[in-house]
Amino acid sequence: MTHVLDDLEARGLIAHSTDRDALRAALDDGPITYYVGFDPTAPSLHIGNLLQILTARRLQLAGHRPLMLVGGSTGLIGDPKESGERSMNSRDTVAAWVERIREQVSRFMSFEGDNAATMVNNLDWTEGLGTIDFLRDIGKHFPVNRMLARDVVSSRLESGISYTEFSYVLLQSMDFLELHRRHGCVLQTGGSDQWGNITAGVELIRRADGGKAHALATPLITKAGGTKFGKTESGTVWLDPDRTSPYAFHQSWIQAEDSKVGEYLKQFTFVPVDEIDALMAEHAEKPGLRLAQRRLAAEVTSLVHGEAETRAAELAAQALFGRGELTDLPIATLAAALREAGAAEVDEPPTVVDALVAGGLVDSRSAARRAVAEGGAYVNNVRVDDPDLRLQGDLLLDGEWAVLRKGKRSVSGVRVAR
RNA sequence: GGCAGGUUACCCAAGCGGCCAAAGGGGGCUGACUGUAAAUCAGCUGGCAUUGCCUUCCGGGGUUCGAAUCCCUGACCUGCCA
Repeated sequence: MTHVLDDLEARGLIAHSTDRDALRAALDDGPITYYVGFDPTAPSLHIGNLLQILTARRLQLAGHRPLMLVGGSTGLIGDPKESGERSMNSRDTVAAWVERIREQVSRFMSFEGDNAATMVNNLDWTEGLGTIDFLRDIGKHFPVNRMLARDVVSSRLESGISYTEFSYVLLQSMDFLELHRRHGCVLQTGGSDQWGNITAGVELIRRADGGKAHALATPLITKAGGTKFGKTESGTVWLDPDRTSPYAFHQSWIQAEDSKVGEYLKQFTFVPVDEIDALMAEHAEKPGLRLAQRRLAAEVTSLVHGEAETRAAELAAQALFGRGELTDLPIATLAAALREAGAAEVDEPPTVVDALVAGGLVDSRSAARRAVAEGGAYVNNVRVDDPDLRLQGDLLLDGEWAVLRKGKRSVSGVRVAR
């Protein structure tokens, strides 16, 4: 069987790590305890976080013991980011988000057996912590000159950074130290943007306890253009189906670029690397079939939303993007597809402009008019040039449905209630 | 603490009394070409409205027929001097 480190390597999941040989030896020495953390900065995790969860799951499948941390306290502070100071959220808000994120994370891990996952919350060891103890026990190990040299911090020195965010690294490092002491945790994984925080924890464990710990970081996932992956036209791709519908989630993977789809398959699915290589070879011969994108979307959507939702998203895509005539589709199939795609219900026959807004394809009526003027608006797959065309009569399939499309990949619909 | 400069739309960045909803670039969207891919070329990119109106140029106050542009004031940033 492939060593888990080699598998991670083959999947392009290792951007940085501390001493690779020492880490390999530790992993071989017996099951280790490792952790990955998530800060509740939103009510849901997104696909960037998913990569971290899946990486943790890979290690668990290899027999190691995961600690899944949700940052009840670090979420109250905020990790410094390049763009500027974060807005702080109330304690109630963060507490509510912690619960939602715990639930999301839990779904991907196993809580059975010898290496069952454990959910932890750093609020447990920070809540009762006094400032003086914190400064003496933790702060003493952090040279400010080194803290200032970190990229995120130095980039913020000109634009400004609060003491609160500046101190964040101490909290995350303390988490690692606490988990090391409480659970014998010797490895922290995370995104490459967390590298500094993770290695600071490794360093703290060494200084405070003389302990040996490791760090592993996944690369930043990008799109072909080099921009950050995980954003679509409508924003972040969330795991919460109420924020990103399973259909939209599925679509975000379907639309992966050829030059990236192989990487995504390796990083975001459990499909064996050999099988992915074979699939990519096939894809290279017949790219028009988009086999790789379809497989990717099916795999990831199943992981996050389950088989049933995946099937529904596939059927919807097939109906809406199929080459056949819409009128040939059974109305029930079409209705299901449109509901899946986010169709809206309206009382009166709307104009094209109003329908585009209602269906969520544009943000404003101006944008809707623009779309029509640009020749990018379609009703039932027929381009429309009159923004005020009223959707009624023959334009309504089965007397109540209209398929709306903006451009080539954004589809929605409206149902006119009778 | 003193002096000088800065804060413009999603981001960078012009503008320095009317011709400014505001140049240019990036990003995004749309079209052509395609495969719900990439590359390329073109158009669009504050809101409402069938050629007009409304809200914007860090916050507040003022001058003026008229201000992103001038004055006062507050906040923040930058550079130089102490």
